[in-house]
Amino acid sequence: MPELPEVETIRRQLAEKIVGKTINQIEILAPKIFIGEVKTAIGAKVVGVGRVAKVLRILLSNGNALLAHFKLNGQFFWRGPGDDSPARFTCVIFHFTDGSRLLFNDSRKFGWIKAMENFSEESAAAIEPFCPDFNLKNFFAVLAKSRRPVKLVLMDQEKIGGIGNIYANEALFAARISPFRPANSLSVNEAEKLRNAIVKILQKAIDCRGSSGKDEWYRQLDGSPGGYQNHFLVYQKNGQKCPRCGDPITRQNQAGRGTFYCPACQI
DNA sequence: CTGCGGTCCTGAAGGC
DNA sequence: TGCCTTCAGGACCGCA
Repeated sequence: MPELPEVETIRRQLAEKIVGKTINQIEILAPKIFIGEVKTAIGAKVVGVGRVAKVLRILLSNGNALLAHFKLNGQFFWRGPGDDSPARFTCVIFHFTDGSRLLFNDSRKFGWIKAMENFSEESAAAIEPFCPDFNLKNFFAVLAKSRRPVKLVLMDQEKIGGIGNIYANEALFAARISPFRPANSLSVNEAEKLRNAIVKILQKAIDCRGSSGKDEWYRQLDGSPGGYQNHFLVYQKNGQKCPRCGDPITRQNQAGRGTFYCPACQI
């Protein structure tokens, strides 16, 4: 599922393709996906592509913006002029004046695209990895405020932006912390280990251009899979030996989501 | 504040 | 082979 590294990968690849191009048509094949009015973006030039947490922002020359959320299995695919290669589950097609197209595909239709008028970049409430406010002091303060299991706090987009199920599991394993520990039970030392693990793992995942695990629909802009799934240590590894202590990796349901961890060495 | 269950949606996987 | 059931899951919402 697209989390921070996947959305960041798409952001970088998309910026190379569409900055400077003008949108001349938007084709909507699945109406529920597109929120707002098409005319917000028609005739506008793309001036930048940004990202906040898991949300992509396409900034337009007219002061408006298109925001996109991939949710579970949304995809952006690029088609150059004359490239008619087929795609499945296409919901929205952006046409540019040079004949190139950007496809938004989503088999489950959980994702969305929002056309925003007079878009202003308000400051986000959540702290976010790779932003200056994601320091130990702020991170520890977020954890200290909640008795909920630490994994759920990591994935709470109102508190920390960009972390989903894959990287929450992997970061907690790297920091040797049980996903079920109340967030406020972590020491400063443990919080520091966890913070550092998050930054390190997300950076490595960005370097690998995201994760395309066995159930993952994530693909890069050109349709090719990412590479970080080859570095998973616990995610989708239930039944296999823990690479650290050899005990079996366990899968357990936590708030409706699969939690993968080593009960022996994550304390 | 916290947790729980339901909702959206449909491909994939498992059972018979 | 094929039909039917179950599961997964990010964000959100109502309710206890």
